[in-house]
Amino acid sequence: MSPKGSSRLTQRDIARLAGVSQPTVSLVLNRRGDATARIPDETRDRVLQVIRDTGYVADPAARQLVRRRNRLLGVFTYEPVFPSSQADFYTPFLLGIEETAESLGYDLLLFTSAPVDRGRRKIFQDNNRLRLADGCLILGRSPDADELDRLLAEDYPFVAIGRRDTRSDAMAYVGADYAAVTAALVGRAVELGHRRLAYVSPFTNVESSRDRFSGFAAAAERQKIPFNREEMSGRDPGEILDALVAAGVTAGFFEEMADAVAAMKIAVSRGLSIPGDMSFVALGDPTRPIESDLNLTGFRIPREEMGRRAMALLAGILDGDTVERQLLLPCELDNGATLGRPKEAGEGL
Amino acid sequence: MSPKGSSRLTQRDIARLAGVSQPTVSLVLNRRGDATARIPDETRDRVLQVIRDTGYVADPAARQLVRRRNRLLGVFTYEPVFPSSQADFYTPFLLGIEETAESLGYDLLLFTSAPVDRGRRKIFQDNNRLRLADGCLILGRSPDADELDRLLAEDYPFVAIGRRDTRSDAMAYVGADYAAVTAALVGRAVELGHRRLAYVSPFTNVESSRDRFSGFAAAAERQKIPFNREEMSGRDPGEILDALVAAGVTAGFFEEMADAVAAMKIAVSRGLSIPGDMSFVALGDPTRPIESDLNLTGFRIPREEMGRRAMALLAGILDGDTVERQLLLPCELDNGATLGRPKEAGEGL
DNA sequence: CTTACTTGATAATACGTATTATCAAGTAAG
DNA sequence: CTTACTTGATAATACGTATTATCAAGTAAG
Repeated sequence: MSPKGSSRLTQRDIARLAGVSQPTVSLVLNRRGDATARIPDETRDRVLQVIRDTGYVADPAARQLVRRRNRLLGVFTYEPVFPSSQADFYTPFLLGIEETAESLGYDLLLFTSAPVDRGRRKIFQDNNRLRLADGCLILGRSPDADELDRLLAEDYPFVAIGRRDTRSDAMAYVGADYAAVTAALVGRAVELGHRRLAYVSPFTNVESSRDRFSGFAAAAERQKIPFNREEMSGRDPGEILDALVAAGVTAGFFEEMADAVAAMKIAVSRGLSIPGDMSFVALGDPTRPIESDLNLTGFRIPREEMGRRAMALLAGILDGDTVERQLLLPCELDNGATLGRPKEAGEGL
Repeated sequence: MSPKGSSRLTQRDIARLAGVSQPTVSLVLNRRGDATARIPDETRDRVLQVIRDTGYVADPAARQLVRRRNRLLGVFTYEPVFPSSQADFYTPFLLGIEETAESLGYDLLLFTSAPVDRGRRKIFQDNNRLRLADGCLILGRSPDADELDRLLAEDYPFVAIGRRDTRSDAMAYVGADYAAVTAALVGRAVELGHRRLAYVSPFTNVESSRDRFSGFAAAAERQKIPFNREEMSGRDPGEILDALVAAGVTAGFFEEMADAVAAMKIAVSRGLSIPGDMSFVALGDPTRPIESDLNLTGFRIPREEMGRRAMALLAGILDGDTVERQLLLPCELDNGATLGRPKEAGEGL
């Protein structure tokens, strides 16, 4: 019943015990009773009995070696997942990824061995282990465009999470449609009577940031609403607020939720009413309840769904399916309580 | 720069590009510059350059087949991680695991391909892929004891998260010291003047449940405090509360936080004061804020630390270190607001 | 010119499984 | 008695890597 030696049981052992050859055992295991190989029931049963008696299981490594796929999908995150701030960001993606991996029968390989250098990992380094997996999902607030291009050039199958600017149609990604939802929020603001807006952001040049602004700017221009653009970098939230009020802005669109929260705090301390005197819109993901009672107006990024779709897309690519490689998923608008009719609007109209 | 064919890069390809033989590539990769095989720097550098240029990585399956090690550590969870209820439970473990994997230079293999049958996975099934990893961490509310025994018999290196009853000293685990912290809570209750306690739990027979009760019972007996034992299974929380009050119990210890919350709700609705009329202690992990304002008295399970220690233990076992294989980590007591001096105590004493 | 040693590299092989090609024995048809 | 076919099984081989045994060429010593 129990294996005698310390060494692992192999098909040769089974074959010896059943009085057949190793290939016969393999054929029985893989149910190849086809035209190519015929196995009478009597032999098959004898082999199966020995397998049951011994509890033999095929060595997965050998099995993977001979079939050319590992059924292993990688997950590379540019930032480590474990600091709890990052965990909040990454967890929903990972849940969607895990769920889909399970349903597709893949195991998941997390590339945690890549050393973190100043908060970021690199794919291409001394021991690039990406090829341990059949293909890979790439997550991160700011992936390295050069590295992605190189993966593309090397024909390595991967899917980025988040839209990526690229010259190539071959670059696969699953992103969130920031432009559309930001435009929708602008539409709401205009509907409510706002006639001067502001876009407040830190200085960055990542796609997710540009998409928000381009959706904002396009919607504002379409409706002929003027707007200010403020850069947050290093400036005091109070200073920003002054600038908005001075310019007659009645609704501020903040790329970073934290900036919106900071500015709101100042506004409240100055006795401004929200949203009456100033409306606040966050273009981030208000997953965590803010300390203040005011529920920020914004939208929800469909992170779990992005994880699911990215995983399914990667599996499709590996299967050689001709799939749409560039997906943008809609974000759900979150009404909140900080975007409302401006005080003077009622009088002005 | 880029591989021409679609097929996977092998050592033969590298060898061809570097003008050497496959064994040379292998020797370079494995830094075998020893007595058995000498490789001049010039050759080694040439090979390494080609490896860097191509991003070659050894096939883990082939490597595993011939060696024993992959620098891949597995994580098997008996329940899927993705339902959000489970995510709250598993995430802290995973964060600790990831952090330690990174610092030790291991990649992480999540066994998500095992199909879930009635909410649980099985290790031993048609394609048991555990051996793709060098060793494995096993998580789950109720691991299958037979499967763990079998892994043990097969000499597969693994570490269970959570204490496991076992005949064998070889069974490695990292658990939480439920007995000690539960005993400490009993001590607190007695100190505050409670003279009759109750232990309320669902019917289960898992180690984590038995540890809590044994700590409770031992502490109560040591201090000669009588107690009731109530089984929650299927019974109404109100019914339980009746039983406690009727028996003169002034402090209920609830194995499941949800049960404690339910009973407290009933108690409040009946006009009982907490903790004056009845104290409530939860023996679970109050990570999520309860809807009620009352902060439950209980303790915190050091999940992240358990993940870290389990990972380090597994790595130690793989390195052949003689390490303590069975660890219990202390839980942090959480005072909360639901365990206090009983009303009659002041008068009685 | 031998001999002994060193250097640098490769041939051969094993790991465990899957699969194709092949073969021996039996059988049916003529 | 041939020929063609069927049945049941195995020999041979490949997957990609690691390692041992081996070898060719060069070099130092005498």
